Formats: sequence, C-alpha cells, structure tokens
Amino acid sequence: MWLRAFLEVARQGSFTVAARTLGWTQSAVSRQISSLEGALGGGPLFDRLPRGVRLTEAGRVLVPYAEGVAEALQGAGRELAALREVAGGRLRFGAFATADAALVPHALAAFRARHPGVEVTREEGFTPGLLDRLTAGHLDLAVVSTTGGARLEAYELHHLLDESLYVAVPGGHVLAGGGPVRLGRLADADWISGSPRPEGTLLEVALRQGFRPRVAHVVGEWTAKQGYVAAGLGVTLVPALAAESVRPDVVLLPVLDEGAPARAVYAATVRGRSSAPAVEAFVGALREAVGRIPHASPHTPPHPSPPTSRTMA
Amino acid sequence: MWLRAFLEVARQGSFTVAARTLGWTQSAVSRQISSLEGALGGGPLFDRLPRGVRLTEAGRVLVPYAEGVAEALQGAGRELAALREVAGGRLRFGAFATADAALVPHALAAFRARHPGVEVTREEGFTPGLLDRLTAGHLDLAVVSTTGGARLEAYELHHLLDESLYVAVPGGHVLAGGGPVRLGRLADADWISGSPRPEGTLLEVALRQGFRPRVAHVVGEWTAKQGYVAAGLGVTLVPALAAESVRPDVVLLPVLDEGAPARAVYAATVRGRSSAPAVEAFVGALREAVGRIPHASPHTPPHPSPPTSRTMA
DNA sequence: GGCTGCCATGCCGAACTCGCATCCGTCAGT
DNA sequence: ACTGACGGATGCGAGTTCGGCATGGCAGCC
Repeated sequence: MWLRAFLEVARQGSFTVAARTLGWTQSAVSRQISSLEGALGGGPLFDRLPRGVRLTEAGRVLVPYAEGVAEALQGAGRELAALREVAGGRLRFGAFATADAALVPHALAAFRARHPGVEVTREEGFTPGLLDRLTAGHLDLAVVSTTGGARLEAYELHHLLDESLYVAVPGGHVLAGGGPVRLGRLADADWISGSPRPEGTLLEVALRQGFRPRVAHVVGEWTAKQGYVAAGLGVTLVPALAAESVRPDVVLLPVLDEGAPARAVYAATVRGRSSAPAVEAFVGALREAVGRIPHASPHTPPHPSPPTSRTMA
Repeated sequence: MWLRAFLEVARQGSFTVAARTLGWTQSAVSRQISSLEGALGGGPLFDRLPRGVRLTEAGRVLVPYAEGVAEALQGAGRELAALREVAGGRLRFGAFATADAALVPHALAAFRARHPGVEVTREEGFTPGLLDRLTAGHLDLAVVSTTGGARLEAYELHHLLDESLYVAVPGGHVLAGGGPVRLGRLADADWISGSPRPEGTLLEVALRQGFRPRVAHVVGEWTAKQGYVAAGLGVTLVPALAAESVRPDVVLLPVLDEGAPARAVYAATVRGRSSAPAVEAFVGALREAVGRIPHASPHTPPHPSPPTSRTMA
C-alpha cells in the first residue's frame, strides 16, 4: 500500500532500494508514489534526481503524518493481538453474593495471575439485576444461579456447578452432630430467610418437600443470618458455595435431596453477542475454581459437576 | 476504503445507514467490514444484531486508532492544501548584502503580509556561497548577481533586474555636481574596493573600459566604504540597489555604460528540483519589489527591467 | 401471518495492482 | 567522446479486488 511505499522511499531516498526492502519491484513502488502524488494533487512528493529521489517540501510535510498513520496502525495491531492473547482489554463481570465467598475470588486470583494485562471490574448483585446489566451491555459476563426465577433461557449459559444445600443450625441444636437430614424434619422450625416468602429463594425447596416454612426473621446479609442462627433464633439454608465461610458455632447439616439438585450456577453471557477472549478465559478460570473449592464441605461427599458447557434451548 | 466504512458504521451502529451516509451501497459496507475483520484476524469487530450492529470489544479497541489514522490523514490533507495556497510550510532563502538594502526588505514585507502562515528564514552571503547552500539543499531560493563569476548556468534563474552602477565620490570632488560620467575619467583615482584585485567584483567593468583601477584601500563593509569615500580617501562603485542608503556627504554619479549593464540580479533555484509554491510567490514578491524601489536613484532615469523569467542554457 | 428492516452473499463488469520487459536520461570510466 | 551502469518511467498482460445489483435469510412488529 502507498503508506509503506512512501515511508520506505522517504527513508531510503531511492525507489529501487525501497522496493528491494519491501520485497516489491521498482515499478510497483514507482506507481504507488505516482498515484499517491496524483491523489494528493499537490505536485510531486519527491524530486527525481539522477541518483535516486529526494523529498520535496510537500513530501517533507507529509512524512510526520504518514509516520503517525503507520504508528496508529501498528498500535492497533499490537493491541488487537494483546486482546487475542488475553493480555489486554477489559473484562466487566458481576456475580451474586455467595459466589463471591470463594468461587469468584479463586477464579479472579488465577485469572489475574495469568492475564495481568486485562483490566477487570467486578460488580455484585442479584441474578435478575445482573442479567439486565448484561443485556444493557454494562457487563460482559455474569455469574448467576437458577434461584430467583430469572429468565435464563435468553442467555448463553456456561454451566459451572450444581450446588448442594446445607441447613445451618445452632451449635446446641438437636440435629447438630447428626448426619445429613431430610428437610421435612425442619418443617416446624423457625426459619431465617432473606424474604418473608420462600418463592424465588433457596427456601423454595421446602415447598417441594411439602411444607411452607415459617419465616421468623427476615435477614438478608449472610453474616447477620449466621448471627441469628448462632443465637438460636432459627435455622437457615446455606448454599454450598457459602459453606466455607461459616462461623464455628454454627453447624451445617447436608440436606438430603431427592432428585434434582437445589440450584445450578452458570456463567452467563448475552446470546449471539461475541465475547472477548478474556471472557472465555475467565469462564475457564471459574471452572478451575469450581474444582478447587471444597463445595463438598464437612459431612458430605464431593458433589461432582459436569465440566461441559451447556446452552439452554 | 475500510477506514471510513469502519468509523461510519461505528458511529451509526448500522451498515445500511453508514452506507447511505457514505453514498455507498449496503453490500459494499458489509464487504469492507467483513474483509477488515478477516484481515485483522481477531474475530468480528461488530456484533450483528437484529437492529443494526454493535461494536465488540475488538471493535471498541480499534476505534481510537482508526480515529487517529483518520485525523492524521485529514491533517495531512489540510497541511498540503495550506502548502498549495502558500498558507503554510517554510521558505528558506538567501541574498547578497546589497539586495538586503531595499529589494529584499520590500519583497519580504509584502510576502509576509500576504502569506503569514509561511515560516521564512533568511541568510546573507556572497553569490557563490549562496549557490552552494542552494545545491546542498539548505536554501530554497537565493537572490544572486552575476558579479563574482559564479557558475550560474547550472541553476534555474528568474531574472529580477539589470543593475546600473554609480560612482561614489566625496562631496567636494571635482566631478560632484556634474552629470553621468564615463568610468575612464576615474582611471587615475584611488579606489576603495572589497578586494585588492578587480576581477570578480564590480570593478571588473573598469577592465572593460581599458584601465586597471588602483585599489588604495580594501574595505568590505558598505558603511565603512562610505566612510572612506566621505573622508576623501578614494572613490568606489555603488550598485543601484544600494544607492538608496547612501550618506548625504557622499555624491553618487551615474556611470555611463556603453552596451551591457553592469550586472544582472536573479532569483535562483536548483534546476529540476521542484519548488514549493511559496518560492514562486516569493519570486513574484521580488518582482513587485523591483518595481517599487527607486533603483533609478537621483540623477538617472529609471532603468527598466524585463519582467520575463529566463533560464540560462 | 404477512410485512419490514437489516445484514450476507452469489454474480458480473469495471478498476486496480503488480510483475515483466523495455525505454530514457544521467553519470562515470576509458 | 563513447559506452556501460544505474535509477526511474511506462506499455502490456494477468490476477485480484471492488462495487453494484439482485436475492436470500433472519428477527421483530403490526
């Protein structure tokens, strides 16, 4: 193209030498320069001397601009390459709170170690809000769960794990120290939950077990919930992802679930929207993190999660 | 070209609208973007949505670079246009000392008023040195004279004027107050000259008149010469261009020359080297200045100078 | 369900690009 | 002064690209 021809000729002071350097023929260079001069319409860019050529004033004026163009082009190439190799660009993701307990920190640590050039920004939120921000283009990726009744079908879902559930009971509880329990045995218990109604929360599983739990205290924050449980004010459900960060005076009992697991966790992207390589890499990091965290906490055998990516149709 | 297509699509968010804006067809835009994406090899630059398109991360990265390229291109166009219209660029010229007395200042004033955007640099020197610097590419234009025996043939010459000569005599000189004189009447006078030998100087004309002038004092600087003349130490030749700046106690007598004028003054450029429009404009300003200065000083009728440009072959 | 808006693509003619060979002007060495 | 070498310009021909036209496919909307 004319840009390389011009700059090379300006550097070399000769069409022939420039052609050799570029791996072209002399005639190609001659034509490129000639057509460039024609296109600019401002007279010749080089004076043709018996010994090679020499920049005219117009050519001298053009040089810095041509260099600027070449630099920008080269810079674009570099940055796009960095993007391909996940050494640049940005990654904006969101996750629900309990995923931030262990899953996301592990994945993030591994990702940042492997791809220090990527600018990562993180958000916390509930699944429906995260999906909205995904759709609006404010997020590239969202770690979401099936809890909350959000319409996941519209998104590209990368399955991360199926979470088992625990019941958190105070240290002195009658069931403490025992093994896995059926949820039905807690039908009469006081429950601590983030919402007065079980629908759309983890407590939904209770409905499937045939009872409607009595929500004695509405507490949203996880630490606060533990406090209420430890004080003997009630019991609560704990997803496996949060099992790691439980205080010692609260006992976790695995819930025996017949059939389907309590909830699935996905990395979601907008369907049909191409995702940057960093997104793929982060999904990979999330997958690895799944294997690393003890989501099979004390008392239960590890819960295997299929490594395959799945798109809900 | 791909640049305009990409930027316009990025701005408009639609191939079709961008095509309308550019005066192209939608298919042309589609192909341009498609081939650009292929060339960059880093995946699509736009996500194709049902409602137009949307930049991907790669596209978003590319935008500033593309804008940089477009800006540089546009800037180059602007500056080249300025160069064409003599509203930019630079002009480096040199002139011999007596041309700087009136001719060059007048021309320079007119030129700078008309073309304030041009950066002008000036040098002073003797004709041979100026021509060397012209050849070396340090000057774009040189105001030179035939005095000095320089090889003018190799240069592109724009004739400015043919200079008449004056003899400067002290106020009380016997010839003072008389009219034009023949040089032969001063064959026995003491001469003040810049060189002990008349060859290559204005005094060369004396040789053509059949006598070898006796150089009593070698004085180079014009003001100093006048001092020597005023003090009665001798007489000296004064070119018409310097006639304006003579002190009142020195009298100028027009020299009667039979045949050829004493010397010609040219604006010289390097032959075959394309000259910037500013050079042409400055030559024009010099021509106008020739008409404006009283190179026909007291005592002589104006000496017409042909306005045609001439190349010595 | 038909309609509309938007992008992709097969096809074709026009234009461009490049390499090859050759020509022209200048310079250097004999 | 003649000749060979060097450097750029140019006619020619083949391969490629480019742009327009028409069409197809897909999603959303009345």
